[in-house]
Amino acid sequence: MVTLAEVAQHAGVSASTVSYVLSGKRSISATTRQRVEQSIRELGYHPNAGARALASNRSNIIALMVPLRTDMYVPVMMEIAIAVTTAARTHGYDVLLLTGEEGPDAVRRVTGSGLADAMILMDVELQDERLPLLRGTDQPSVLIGLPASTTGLTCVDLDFGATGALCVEHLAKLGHHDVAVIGEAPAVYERHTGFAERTLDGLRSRARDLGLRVLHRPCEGGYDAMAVTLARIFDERPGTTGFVVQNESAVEPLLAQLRRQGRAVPEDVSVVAICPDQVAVQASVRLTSVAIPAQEMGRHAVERLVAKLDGRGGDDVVLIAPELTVRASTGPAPAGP
Amino acid sequence: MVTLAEVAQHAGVSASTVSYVLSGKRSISATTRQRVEQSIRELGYHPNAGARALASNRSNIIALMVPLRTDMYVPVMMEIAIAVTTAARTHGYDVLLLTGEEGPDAVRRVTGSGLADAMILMDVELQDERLPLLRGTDQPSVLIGLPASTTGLTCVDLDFGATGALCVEHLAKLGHHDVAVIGEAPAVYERHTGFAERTLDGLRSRARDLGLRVLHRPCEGGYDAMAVTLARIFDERPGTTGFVVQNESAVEPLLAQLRRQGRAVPEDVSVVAICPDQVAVQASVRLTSVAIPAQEMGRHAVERLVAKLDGRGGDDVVLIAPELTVRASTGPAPAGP
DNA sequence: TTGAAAGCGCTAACAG
DNA sequence: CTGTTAGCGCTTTCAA
Repeated sequence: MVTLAEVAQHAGVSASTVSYVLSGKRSISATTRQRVEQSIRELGYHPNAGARALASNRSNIIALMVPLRTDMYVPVMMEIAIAVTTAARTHGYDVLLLTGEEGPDAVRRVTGSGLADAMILMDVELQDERLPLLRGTDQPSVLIGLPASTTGLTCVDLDFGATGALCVEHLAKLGHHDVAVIGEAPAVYERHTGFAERTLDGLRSRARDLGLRVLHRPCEGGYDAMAVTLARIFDERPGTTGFVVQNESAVEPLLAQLRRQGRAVPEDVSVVAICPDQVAVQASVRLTSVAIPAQEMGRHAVERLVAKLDGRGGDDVVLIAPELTVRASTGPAPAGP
Repeated sequence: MVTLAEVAQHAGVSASTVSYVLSGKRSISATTRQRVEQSIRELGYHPNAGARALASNRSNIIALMVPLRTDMYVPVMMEIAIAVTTAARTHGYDVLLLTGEEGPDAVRRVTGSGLADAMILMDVELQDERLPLLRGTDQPSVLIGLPASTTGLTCVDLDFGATGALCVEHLAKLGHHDVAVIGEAPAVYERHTGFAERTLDGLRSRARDLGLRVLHRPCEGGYDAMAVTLARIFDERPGTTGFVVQNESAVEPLLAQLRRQGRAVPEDVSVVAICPDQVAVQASVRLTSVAIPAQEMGRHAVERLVAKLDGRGGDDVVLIAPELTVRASTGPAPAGP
């Protein structure tokens, strides 16, 4: 194993000079720098991570805590994880993967051991048990998601309130009056993750302004559950012509069921989905949708975190503005009966 | 920050004693051990990861390299990643997430810096450019997937050859004679990942033994591509009654297209899928399938790696035996015309 | 069964 | 602009 000292000797300079060439923390003459860099290349030197962490009190590692649960739409998680990793690398950080399994203990372990310099938490609940720990430490952290209280915390999330509003606005503009919202599985609401509720609040409040009627039904994914849900919706509101779906595993069942009932999309009913673009594009009808900006969320989280690590910027909440893409699943409301 | 020295002082013992209590590498009297453990708890001591890594030359970190690409079925990747992380924790290891983006450089960086003690590579290609590096280092590694040559390497994968055979056997037993295989997108074959070819080889060879005819068509996912593919299949082999699908994004389009053509599943045609259980269960027809054992693959990979780190066990190839679950998409072949 | 002490490889004062 | 040096917190001989 090649050490810094060996590089120094090979280049005919002191260890500290090599160190400073590497860190750029003090100016080095061009010739010295070149000799050192040359030696580094020739010897194939890689700084030892442990030694560096010990001496500098910095591991250059960001911990990322992903949910263990698999009932949320996984590709989004993965996309965020990859975006975080990629973004972190551009700032010189590596990413340590933690599962939610260990819960608060993982936070204690990582902060206590100096394994990571900072952490990003996904799948945050309204009253998340990890939050007190985060507030009580000086280790920077960023949440992806919004807990009940954000004081003393930095959060990044899609603006789900605006998302709901955007969906209903689009339907209103097309002349729809009766809108049904097909939501996440009841378990998601019970877990108090908040985003589903925020969507609904935003949607309802804008619907009120615009004079639309809204019916909301949570829904397990799958074809059977959807049949039941849809029957209840049309039973209660026969005049429903607009749908907002926020549940990836309900998207295809909804389209199938509508087809079976002889309701054409978008001629008879319009459907707006809140889902990753990939799902919207690959569905049997290309869906008008608001995308979950996974990449952007991951990137933002890292940017905020790095800012904190560099002593710039403090706590705040970044809500990403939703964007609605019109595709083939929405159209003018059919003429009234 | 609490250090080992402080714990030692608090417990009235030497630093080395505390260290040995932690590592268990030499026997400690019960009373001493208890005093030390008590102090550790009282002070809330966590060993410093960097110092430990420096002194012991072990980071207790396993690097996991995931593909950056998103055209493979992502949930499987995620499930493997989570399985790896969970399994690693039970052995005292944390997991560092690397994306394929950096390619061989990441391998160099991680092995060179001692950031990780070992690594797991996913999405291995037949002629993977990272393999020479792995062979040339003494750092243990495990591949998930099978390259062209496995000498000097440890690999874990589903036995795709047996998987193909199993699918065609199932169809043969039900009396089907003409089988169509709907494969991955052409890009997957071109990338030379091997698993698709291995499936096909196993399937074809068993089909030959059993006297079945096989027609193979790669297929981009999606409804339009499937319409074309299916038309060509029935054009060429009108008597096709059995399907094997190995492409998650083709599953639902296939079922939809068959429905549209008035072919009932499983009365007129049978469908066997090679896909995660979740996909098989959530499809519009519950699919008879061979599952991708993501959890098992992740767990196996970690077990192998830990064995190598502990000096037990060497290089070998672990092929996980496929299991076929019969659901609602396969049945007896219809009587001949 | 325990202690003392020498590093592990690097960073960051401090000194020139 | 560069060198000297004192640790960072832990593991592990060596010695008792």
